[in-house]
Amino acid sequence: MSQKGLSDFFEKYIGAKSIFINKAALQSAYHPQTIPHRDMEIEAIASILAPALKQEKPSNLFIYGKAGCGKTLCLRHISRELEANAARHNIPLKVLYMNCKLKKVADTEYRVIAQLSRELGKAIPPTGLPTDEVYKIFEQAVEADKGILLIVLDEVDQLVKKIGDEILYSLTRINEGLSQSKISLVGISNDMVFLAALDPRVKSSLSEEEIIFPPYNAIQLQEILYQRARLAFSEGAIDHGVIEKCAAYAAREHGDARRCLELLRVAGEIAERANHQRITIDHIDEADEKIERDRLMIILKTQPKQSQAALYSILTISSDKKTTIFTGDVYELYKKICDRIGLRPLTQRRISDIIAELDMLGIINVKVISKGRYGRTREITLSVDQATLPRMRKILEESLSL
DNA sequence: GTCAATTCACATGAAAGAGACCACGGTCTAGTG
DNA sequence: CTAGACCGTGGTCTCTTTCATGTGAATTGACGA
Repeated sequence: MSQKGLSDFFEKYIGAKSIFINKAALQSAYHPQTIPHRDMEIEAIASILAPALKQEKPSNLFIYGKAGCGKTLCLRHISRELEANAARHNIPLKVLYMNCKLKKVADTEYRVIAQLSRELGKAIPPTGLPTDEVYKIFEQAVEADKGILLIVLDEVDQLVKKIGDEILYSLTRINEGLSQSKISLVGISNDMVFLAALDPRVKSSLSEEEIIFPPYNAIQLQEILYQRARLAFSEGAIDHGVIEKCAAYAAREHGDARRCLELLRVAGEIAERANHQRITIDHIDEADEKIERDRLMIILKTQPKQSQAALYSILTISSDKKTTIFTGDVYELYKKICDRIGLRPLTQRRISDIIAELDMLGIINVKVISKGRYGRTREITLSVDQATLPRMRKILEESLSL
Protein backbone atom coordinates (compact mmCIF):
# COMPACT_ATOMS: atom_id res chain seq x y z
CA MET A 1 0.00 0.00 0.00
CA SER A 2 1.43 3.39 -0.99
CA GLN A 3 1.57 6.24 1.50
CA LYS A 4 -1.29 7.90 -0.23
CA GLY A 5 -3.19 4.65 -0.16
CA LEU A 6 -2.66 4.31 3.55
CA SER A 7 -4.09 7.70 4.21
CA ASP A 8 -7.06 6.84 2.05
CA PHE A 9 -7.47 3.63 3.93
CA PHE A 10 -7.64 5.39 7.27
CA GLU A 11 -9.99 8.00 5.88
CA LYS A 12 -12.23 5.31 4.64
CA TYR A 13 -11.96 3.48 7.92
CA ILE A 14 -13.11 6.51 9.86
CA GLY A 15 -15.83 7.26 7.36
CA ALA A 16 -17.16 3.72 7.22
CA LYS A 17 -20.28 3.13 9.20
CA SER A 18 -19.30 0.77 11.97
CA ILE A 19 -21.64 -2.04 12.77
CA PHE A 20 -20.77 -1.55 16.42
CA ILE A 21 -22.12 1.33 18.40
CA ASN A 22 -21.06 0.11 21.81
CA LYS A 23 -18.83 -2.89 21.77
CA ALA A 24 -18.46 -2.84 25.55
CA ALA A 25 -21.99 -4.21 25.90
CA LEU A 26 -20.72 -7.53 24.65
CA GLN A 27 -17.70 -7.69 26.89
CA SER A 28 -17.73 -9.68 30.08
CA ALA A 29 -16.96 -6.66 32.26
CA TYR A 30 -20.19 -5.03 31.19
CA HIS A 31 -22.90 -4.66 33.78
CA PRO A 32 -26.34 -4.58 32.22
CA GLN A 33 -29.20 -2.68 33.84
CA THR A 34 -31.28 -5.78 34.25
CA ILE A 35 -30.36 -9.43 34.42
CA PRO A 36 -32.97 -11.51 32.61
CA HIS A 37 -34.12 -14.90 33.87
CA ARG A 38 -32.40 -14.59 37.21
CA ASP A 39 -35.14 -12.97 39.28
CA MET A 40 -35.61 -15.94 41.53
CA GLU A 41 -31.95 -16.36 42.26
CA ILE A 42 -31.40 -12.67 42.89
CA GLU A 43 -34.32 -12.57 45.26
CA ALA A 44 -33.08 -15.60 47.14
CA ILE A 45 -29.56 -14.24 47.51
CA ALA A 46 -30.83 -10.81 48.49
CA SER A 47 -33.01 -12.23 51.24
CA ILE A 48 -30.08 -14.22 52.60
CA LEU A 49 -27.75 -11.24 52.61
CA ALA A 50 -30.28 -8.65 53.71
CA PRO A 51 -29.70 -9.11 57.48
CA ALA A 52 -26.40 -7.37 56.92
CA LEU A 53 -28.38 -4.15 56.62
CA LYS A 54 -29.61 -4.66 60.15
CA GLN A 55 -26.11 -5.28 61.41
CA GLU A 56 -26.72 -8.99 61.75
CA LYS A 57 -24.32 -11.48 60.33
CA PRO A 58 -25.87 -13.09 57.25
CA SER A 59 -25.51 -16.83 56.80
CA ASN A 60 -22.55 -18.02 54.85
CA LEU A 61 -23.65 -18.76 51.33
CA PHE A 62 -22.57 -21.07 48.59
CA ILE A 63 -23.54 -20.56 44.99
CA TYR A 64 -23.20 -23.20 42.32
CA GLY A 65 -23.65 -23.06 38.60
CA LYS A 66 -21.91 -23.79 35.34
CA ALA A 67 -19.66 -21.25 33.68
CA GLY A 68 -21.41 -18.26 32.18
CA CYS A 69 -24.77 -18.69 33.84
CA GLY A 70 -24.75 -15.35 35.57
CA LYS A 71 -23.48 -16.16 39.05
CA THR A 72 -20.85 -13.48 39.21
CA LEU A 73 -22.99 -10.93 37.45
CA CYS A 74 -25.89 -11.42 39.86
CA LEU A 75 -23.71 -11.27 42.90
CA ARG A 76 -21.96 -8.12 41.80
CA HIS A 77 -25.31 -6.59 41.04
CA ILE A 78 -26.64 -7.47 44.47
CA SER A 79 -23.55 -6.33 46.32
CA ARG A 80 -23.60 -2.99 44.55
CA GLU A 81 -27.20 -2.45 45.57
CA LEU A 82 -26.45 -3.64 49.06
CA GLU A 83 -23.54 -1.26 49.47
CA ALA A 84 -25.49 1.61 47.98
CA ASN A 85 -28.35 1.02 50.39
CA ALA A 86 -26.01 0.71 53.33
CA ALA A 87 -24.31 3.95 52.39
CA ARG A 88 -27.64 5.71 52.14
CA HIS A 89 -28.59 4.70 55.65
CA ASN A 90 -25.14 5.05 57.09
CA ILE A 91 -24.82 1.36 57.85
CA PRO A 92 -21.28 0.03 58.15
CA LEU A 93 -21.20 -2.69 55.53
CA LYS A 94 -18.53 -3.70 53.10
CA VAL A 95 -18.36 -6.24 50.33
CA LEU A 96 -15.00 -7.57 49.26
CA TYR A 97 -15.01 -9.37 45.96
CA MET A 98 -12.17 -11.64 45.06
CA ASN A 99 -11.68 -13.80 42.03
CA CYS A 100 -9.64 -16.75 43.20
CA LYS A 101 -8.68 -17.78 39.70
CA LEU A 102 -6.51 -14.77 39.08
CA LYS A 103 -2.91 -15.85 39.05
CA LYS A 104 -0.49 -13.86 41.13
CA VAL A 105 -3.34 -12.19 42.97
CA ALA A 106 -5.35 -14.79 44.77
CA ASP A 107 -3.90 -18.22 44.29
CA THR A 108 -2.22 -18.79 47.63
CA GLU A 109 -3.32 -18.40 51.21
CA TYR A 110 -0.91 -15.54 51.78
CA ARG A 111 -2.00 -13.68 48.68
CA VAL A 112 -5.71 -14.03 49.35
CA ILE A 113 -5.45 -12.68 52.86
CA ALA A 114 -3.00 -9.99 51.80
CA GLN A 115 -5.31 -8.91 49.01
CA LEU A 116 -8.29 -8.79 51.35
CA SER A 117 -6.30 -6.70 53.80
CA ARG A 118 -5.26 -4.35 51.03
CA GLU A 119 -8.87 -3.77 50.13
CA LEU A 120 -9.41 -2.74 53.72
CA GLY A 121 -6.63 -0.22 53.29
CA LYS A 122 -3.68 -2.06 54.79
CA ALA A 123 -0.40 -2.15 52.96
CA ILE A 124 0.92 -5.69 52.75
CA PRO A 125 4.14 -6.57 50.96
CA PRO A 126 3.77 -9.16 48.20
CA THR A 127 5.97 -11.53 50.14
CA GLY A 128 8.31 -11.63 53.10
CA LEU A 129 5.87 -11.74 55.98
CA PRO A 130 4.85 -14.89 57.82
CA THR A 131 1.33 -15.94 56.88
CA ASP A 132 -0.07 -15.76 60.39
CA GLU A 133 1.26 -12.22 60.60
CA VAL A 134 -0.87 -11.35 57.61
CA TYR A 135 -3.86 -12.99 59.25
CA LYS A 136 -3.30 -10.81 62.30
CA ILE A 137 -3.15 -7.67 60.22
CA PHE A 138 -6.31 -8.69 58.43
CA GLU A 139 -8.11 -9.41 61.65
CA GLN A 140 -7.16 -6.04 63.07
CA ALA A 141 -8.30 -4.34 59.89
CA VAL A 142 -11.65 -6.06 60.06
CA GLU A 143 -12.07 -5.25 63.72
CA ALA A 144 -11.20 -1.62 63.12
CA ASP A 145 -13.81 -1.45 60.41
CA LYS A 146 -16.67 -2.09 62.80
CA GLY A 147 -19.46 -3.59 60.78
CA ILE A 148 -20.48 -6.44 58.58
CA LEU A 149 -17.98 -7.63 56.05
CA LEU A 150 -19.08 -9.81 53.16
CA ILE A 151 -16.29 -11.68 51.48
CA VAL A 152 -17.15 -12.99 48.06
CA LEU A 153 -14.80 -15.69 46.87
CA ASP A 154 -15.41 -16.28 43.19
CA GLU A 155 -14.30 -19.67 41.89
CA VAL A 156 -13.38 -20.95 45.35
CA ASP A 157 -13.12 -24.43 43.94
CA GLN A 158 -9.99 -23.36 42.07
CA LEU A 159 -8.52 -21.97 45.26
CA VAL A 160 -9.28 -25.02 47.34
CA LYS A 161 -8.01 -27.34 44.66
CA LYS A 162 -4.70 -25.54 44.77
CA ILE A 163 -4.10 -24.88 48.42
CA GLY A 164 -6.64 -26.90 50.36
CA ASP A 165 -9.58 -25.86 52.47
CA GLU A 166 -7.64 -24.61 55.47
CA ILE A 167 -8.01 -21.03 54.38
CA LEU A 168 -11.78 -21.32 54.43
CA TYR A 169 -11.63 -22.77 57.89
CA SER A 170 -9.37 -19.96 59.08
CA LEU A 171 -11.64 -17.35 57.57
CA THR A 172 -14.69 -18.73 59.33
CA ARG A 173 -12.73 -18.90 62.56
CA ILE A 174 -11.75 -15.24 62.43
CA ASN A 175 -15.23 -14.33 63.62
CA GLU A 176 -14.45 -15.86 66.98
CA GLY A 177 -11.86 -13.22 67.71
CA LEU A 178 -13.99 -10.32 66.61
CA SER A 179 -16.27 -8.27 68.79
CA GLN A 180 -16.97 -5.16 66.74
CA SER A 181 -17.31 -6.80 63.34
CA LYS A 182 -18.58 -9.91 61.67
CA ILE A 183 -17.49 -11.69 58.53
CA SER A 184 -19.75 -13.61 56.19
CA LEU A 185 -18.48 -15.68 53.33
CA VAL A 186 -20.02 -16.10 49.93
CA GLY A 187 -18.45 -18.80 47.82
CA ILE A 188 -19.05 -19.15 44.12
CA SER A 189 -18.16 -22.37 42.38
CA ASN A 190 -18.52 -23.98 38.98
CA ASP A 191 -17.96 -27.37 40.41
CA MET A 192 -21.02 -29.07 41.82
CA VAL A 193 -19.17 -31.81 43.64
CA PHE A 194 -16.70 -29.39 45.16
CA LEU A 195 -18.49 -29.14 48.47
CA ALA A 196 -18.54 -32.88 49.02
CA ALA A 197 -14.75 -32.99 49.00
CA LEU A 198 -14.42 -30.41 51.74
CA ASP A 199 -13.50 -31.08 55.32
CA PRO A 200 -16.81 -31.69 57.13
CA ARG A 201 -16.13 -28.89 59.61
CA VAL A 202 -15.61 -26.39 56.84
CA LYS A 203 -18.49 -27.78 54.88
CA SER A 204 -21.07 -27.36 57.58
CA SER A 205 -20.07 -23.84 58.46
CA LEU A 206 -19.75 -22.67 54.88
CA SER A 207 -22.85 -24.06 53.31
CA GLU A 208 -25.37 -22.64 55.72
CA GLU A 209 -27.23 -21.61 52.61
CA GLU A 210 -26.93 -22.91 49.09
CA ILE A 211 -28.23 -21.62 45.82
CA ILE A 212 -27.95 -23.35 42.50
CA PHE A 213 -27.96 -21.44 39.23
CA PRO A 214 -29.44 -23.53 36.42
CA PRO A 215 -27.89 -23.07 33.00
CA TYR A 216 -29.67 -20.87 30.48
CA ASN A 217 -31.59 -22.63 27.78
CA ALA A 218 -31.45 -21.59 24.14
CA ILE A 219 -34.54 -19.38 24.34
CA GLN A 220 -33.20 -17.51 27.36
CA LEU A 221 -29.83 -17.09 25.70
CA GLN A 222 -31.55 -15.59 22.71
CA GLU A 223 -33.26 -13.02 24.88
CA ILE A 224 -30.01 -12.10 26.55
CA LEU A 225 -28.33 -11.78 23.21
CA TYR A 226 -31.11 -9.60 21.83
CA GLN A 227 -30.88 -7.35 24.84
CA ARG A 228 -27.14 -6.87 24.48
CA ALA A 229 -27.14 -6.78 20.70
CA ARG A 230 -29.57 -3.88 20.72
CA LEU A 231 -27.03 -1.92 22.74
CA ALA A 232 -23.93 -3.08 20.93
CA PHE A 233 -24.80 -3.03 17.26
CA SER A 234 -26.24 -0.41 15.00
CA GLU A 235 -29.70 -0.92 13.57
CA GLY A 236 -29.97 -3.76 11.10
CA ALA A 237 -26.41 -4.98 11.53
CA ILE A 238 -27.48 -8.52 12.30
CA ASP A 239 -28.89 -10.96 9.80
CA HIS A 240 -31.89 -13.12 10.51
CA GLY A 241 -31.03 -16.27 12.37
CA VAL A 242 -27.67 -15.04 13.62
CA ILE A 243 -28.74 -14.62 17.22
CA GLU A 244 -30.55 -17.95 17.11
CA LYS A 245 -27.47 -19.69 15.81
CA CYS A 246 -25.29 -18.05 18.41
CA ALA A 247 -27.62 -19.17 21.17
CA ALA A 248 -27.74 -22.67 19.77
CA TYR A 249 -23.96 -22.89 19.74
CA ALA A 250 -23.71 -21.87 23.36
CA ALA A 251 -26.69 -23.89 24.54
CA ARG A 252 -24.89 -26.90 23.19
CA GLU A 253 -22.12 -26.08 25.64
CA HIS A 254 -24.17 -26.01 28.83
CA GLY A 255 -25.73 -22.57 28.23
CA ASP A 256 -22.67 -20.43 28.65
CA ALA A 257 -23.84 -16.85 28.14
CA ARG A 258 -20.36 -15.43 28.32
CA ARG A 259 -19.22 -17.57 25.46
CA CYS A 260 -22.34 -16.69 23.57
CA LEU A 261 -21.64 -12.98 23.81
CA GLU A 262 -18.01 -13.50 22.88
CA LEU A 263 -19.10 -15.39 19.82
CA LEU A 264 -21.32 -12.56 18.73
CA ARG A 265 -18.65 -9.97 19.39
CA VAL A 266 -15.98 -11.82 17.46
CA ALA A 267 -18.41 -12.42 14.62
CA GLY A 268 -19.02 -8.69 14.58
CA GLU A 269 -15.32 -7.97 14.47
CA ILE A 270 -14.83 -10.40 11.62
CA ALA A 271 -17.68 -8.85 9.67
CA GLU A 272 -16.37 -5.39 10.29
CA ARG A 273 -12.85 -6.24 9.26
CA ALA A 274 -14.16 -7.74 6.05
CA ASN A 275 -16.06 -4.50 5.44
CA HIS A 276 -19.41 -6.19 5.57
CA GLN A 277 -22.43 -4.20 6.63
CA ARG A 278 -24.13 -7.11 8.30
CA ILE A 279 -23.24 -10.08 10.43
CA THR A 280 -24.28 -13.30 8.79
CA ILE A 281 -24.52 -16.87 9.95
CA ASP A 282 -21.23 -17.63 8.23
CA HIS A 283 -19.51 -15.08 10.42
CA ILE A 284 -20.67 -17.01 13.45
CA ASP A 285 -19.09 -20.20 12.18
CA GLU A 286 -15.93 -18.33 11.43
CA ALA A 287 -15.92 -16.73 14.86
CA ASP A 288 -16.38 -20.07 16.56
CA GLU A 289 -13.31 -21.41 14.79
CA LYS A 290 -11.30 -18.30 15.44
CA ILE A 291 -12.04 -18.29 19.15
CA GLU A 292 -11.01 -21.90 19.47
CA ARG A 293 -7.87 -21.39 17.39
CA ASP A 294 -6.80 -18.23 19.21
CA ARG A 295 -7.30 -19.87 22.56
CA LEU A 296 -5.10 -22.76 21.53
CA MET A 297 -2.35 -20.56 20.14
CA ILE A 298 -2.26 -18.38 23.23
CA ILE A 299 -1.99 -21.44 25.43
CA LEU A 300 0.81 -22.76 23.25
CA LYS A 301 2.80 -19.55 23.32
CA THR A 302 2.47 -19.02 27.03
CA GLN A 303 3.58 -22.49 28.05
CA PRO A 304 6.99 -22.86 29.66
CA LYS A 305 9.78 -24.22 27.48
CA GLN A 306 9.68 -27.62 29.11
CA SER A 307 6.00 -28.09 28.39
CA GLN A 308 6.52 -26.90 24.87
CA ALA A 309 9.28 -29.42 24.35
CA ALA A 310 7.10 -32.18 25.74
CA LEU A 311 4.22 -31.17 23.53
CA TYR A 312 6.48 -30.92 20.52
CA SER A 313 7.62 -34.42 21.25
CA ILE A 314 4.02 -35.61 21.29
CA LEU A 315 3.22 -33.80 18.05
CA THR A 316 6.25 -35.28 16.34
CA ILE A 317 5.47 -38.82 17.35
CA SER A 318 1.85 -38.51 16.34
CA SER A 319 2.73 -37.25 12.88
CA ASP A 320 5.47 -39.83 12.36
CA LYS A 321 3.45 -42.87 13.20
CA LYS A 322 -0.22 -43.35 13.57
CA THR A 323 -0.06 -45.73 16.51
CA THR A 324 -1.07 -44.64 19.98
CA ILE A 325 1.48 -42.73 22.01
CA PHE A 326 2.72 -43.70 25.45
CA THR A 327 4.50 -41.74 28.15
CA GLY A 328 7.75 -43.62 27.67
CA ASP A 329 7.96 -42.74 23.95
CA VAL A 330 7.26 -39.11 24.69
CA TYR A 331 9.94 -38.98 27.33
CA GLU A 332 12.58 -40.58 25.11
CA LEU A 333 12.00 -38.11 22.29
CA TYR A 334 11.68 -35.26 24.75
CA LYS A 335 15.15 -35.98 26.08
CA LYS A 336 16.55 -35.88 22.56
CA ILE A 337 14.82 -32.60 21.87
CA CYS A 338 16.22 -31.11 25.06
CA ASP A 339 19.64 -32.27 24.02
CA ARG A 340 19.30 -30.62 20.64
CA ILE A 341 18.22 -27.25 21.98
CA GLY A 342 20.43 -27.29 25.05
CA LEU A 343 17.69 -27.59 27.63
CA ARG A 344 18.29 -29.52 30.82
CA PRO A 345 15.84 -32.41 30.65
CA LEU A 346 13.44 -32.88 33.52
CA THR A 347 12.81 -36.20 35.19
CA GLN A 348 10.16 -38.55 33.92
CA ARG A 349 8.15 -37.88 37.06
CA ARG A 350 7.83 -34.23 36.11
CA ILE A 351 7.07 -34.95 32.45
CA SER A 352 4.34 -37.24 33.65
CA ASP A 353 2.78 -34.28 35.42
CA ILE A 354 3.31 -32.02 32.44
CA ILE A 355 1.45 -34.47 30.23
CA ALA A 356 -1.40 -34.42 32.72
CA GLU A 357 -1.35 -30.62 32.60
CA LEU A 358 -1.51 -30.61 28.81
CA ASP A 359 -4.53 -32.85 29.12
CA MET A 360 -6.17 -30.36 31.48
CA LEU A 361 -5.57 -27.62 28.94
CA GLY A 362 -7.43 -29.63 26.37
CA ILE A 363 -4.57 -29.89 23.90
CA ILE A 364 -4.22 -33.62 24.27
CA ASN A 365 -6.41 -36.43 25.50
CA VAL A 366 -5.01 -38.77 28.04
CA LYS A 367 -6.24 -42.09 29.34
CA VAL A 368 -4.43 -44.26 31.86
CA ILE A 369 -4.43 -47.81 30.58
CA SER A 370 -2.84 -51.01 31.71
CA LYS A 371 -1.07 -53.09 29.13
CA GLY A 372 -0.93 -56.03 31.43
CA ARG A 373 2.45 -57.61 31.49
CA TYR A 374 3.76 -54.60 29.60
CA GLY A 375 3.00 -52.16 32.33
CA ARG A 376 0.75 -49.27 32.99
CA THR A 377 0.98 -46.01 31.13
CA ARG A 378 -0.89 -43.11 29.66
CA GLU A 379 -2.38 -43.43 26.24
CA ILE A 380 -2.10 -40.05 24.57
CA THR A 381 -4.11 -38.77 21.65
CA LEU A 382 -4.23 -35.28 20.23
CA SER A 383 -7.50 -33.52 20.78
CA VAL A 384 -6.93 -30.78 18.25
CA ASP A 385 -7.94 -30.55 14.64
CA GLN A 386 -5.50 -32.17 12.22
CA ALA A 387 -5.59 -28.97 10.17
CA THR A 388 -4.08 -26.91 12.97
CA LEU A 389 -1.18 -29.27 13.57
CA PRO A 390 1.32 -27.68 11.18
CA ARG A 391 0.57 -24.30 12.67
CA MET A 392 1.13 -25.60 16.19
CA ARG A 393 4.40 -27.19 15.20
CA LYS A 394 5.56 -23.97 13.64
CA ILE A 395 4.82 -21.96 16.76
CA LEU A 396 6.62 -24.48 18.94
CA GLU A 397 9.61 -24.64 16.61
CA GLU A 398 9.92 -20.86 16.67
CA SER A 399 9.57 -20.71 20.40
CA LEU A 400 12.07 -23.49 21.02
CA SER A 401 14.31 -22.22 18.20
CA LEU A 402 14.53 -25.67 16.70
C1' DG B 1 -8.07 -75.57 31.25
C1' DT B 2 -8.03 -72.88 35.68
C1' DC B 3 -6.36 -69.90 39.01
C1' DA B 4 -3.28 -67.36 41.86
C1' DA B 5 1.17 -65.17 41.74
C1' DT B 6 4.24 -62.38 39.24
C1' DT B 7 5.69 -58.64 36.57
C1' DC B 8 6.07 -54.52 33.98
C1' DA B 9 6.04 -49.51 33.18
C1' DC B 10 4.57 -46.34 34.61
C1' DA B 11 0.89 -43.50 37.75
C1' DT B 12 0.41 -41.17 41.86
C1' DG B 13 1.71 -39.12 46.50
C1' DA B 14 4.53 -36.90 49.81
C1' DA B 15 8.30 -34.47 51.16
C1' DA B 16 11.92 -31.76 50.58
C1' DG B 17 15.33 -28.80 47.90
C1' DA B 18 16.78 -24.94 44.83
C1' DG B 19 16.45 -20.50 43.50
C1' DA B 20 13.87 -16.28 42.91
C1' DC B 21 11.73 -12.66 45.24
C1' DC B 22 10.88 -9.71 49.23
C1' DA B 23 10.84 -7.28 54.16
C1' DC B 24 13.26 -6.01 57.97
C1' DG B 25 16.86 -4.68 61.09
C1' DG B 26 21.65 -3.88 61.80
C1' DT B 27 26.05 -2.10 60.17
C1' DC B 28 28.92 0.57 57.25
C1' DT B 29 30.02 4.58 54.40
C1' DA B 30 30.01 8.95 52.45
C1' DG B 31 28.16 13.39 52.41
C1' DT B 32 26.55 17.48 55.03
C1' DG B 33 26.43 21.10 58.42
C1' DC C 1 24.69 13.48 62.35
C1' DT C 2 22.10 11.28 58.82
C1' DA C 3 20.59 9.23 54.45
C1' DG C 4 21.50 5.61 51.70
C1' DA C 5 24.07 1.27 50.46
C1' DC C 6 24.82 -3.25 51.79
C1' DC C 7 24.43 -7.50 54.29
C1' DG C 8 22.32 -11.46 56.79
C1' DT C 9 18.19 -13.57 58.32
C1' DG C 10 13.85 -15.22 57.71
C1' DG C 11 9.79 -15.57 55.14
C1' DT C 12 6.78 -17.02 50.62
C1' DC C 13 6.31 -19.14 46.08
C1' DT C 14 7.13 -21.96 42.07
C1' DC C 15 9.20 -25.57 39.87
C1' DT C 16 11.65 -29.80 40.47
C1' DT C 17 13.76 -33.86 42.28
C1' DT C 18 13.85 -37.82 45.26
C1' DC C 19 11.90 -41.49 47.39
C1' DA C 20 8.04 -44.45 48.13
C1' DT C 21 3.99 -46.67 47.17
C1' DG C 22 0.14 -48.08 44.09
C1' DT C 23 -2.01 -50.35 40.12
C1' DG C 24 -4.36 -53.39 36.55
C1' DA C 25 -4.18 -56.88 33.35
C1' DA C 26 -1.04 -59.95 30.36
C1' DT C 27 1.90 -63.60 31.41
C1' DT C 28 3.63 -67.40 33.92
C1' DG C 29 3.68 -71.57 36.16
C1' DA C 30 1.70 -74.86 39.35
C1' DC C 31 -2.02 -77.76 39.76
C1' DG C 32 -5.77 -80.78 38.79
C1' DA C 33 -8.98 -82.87 35.40
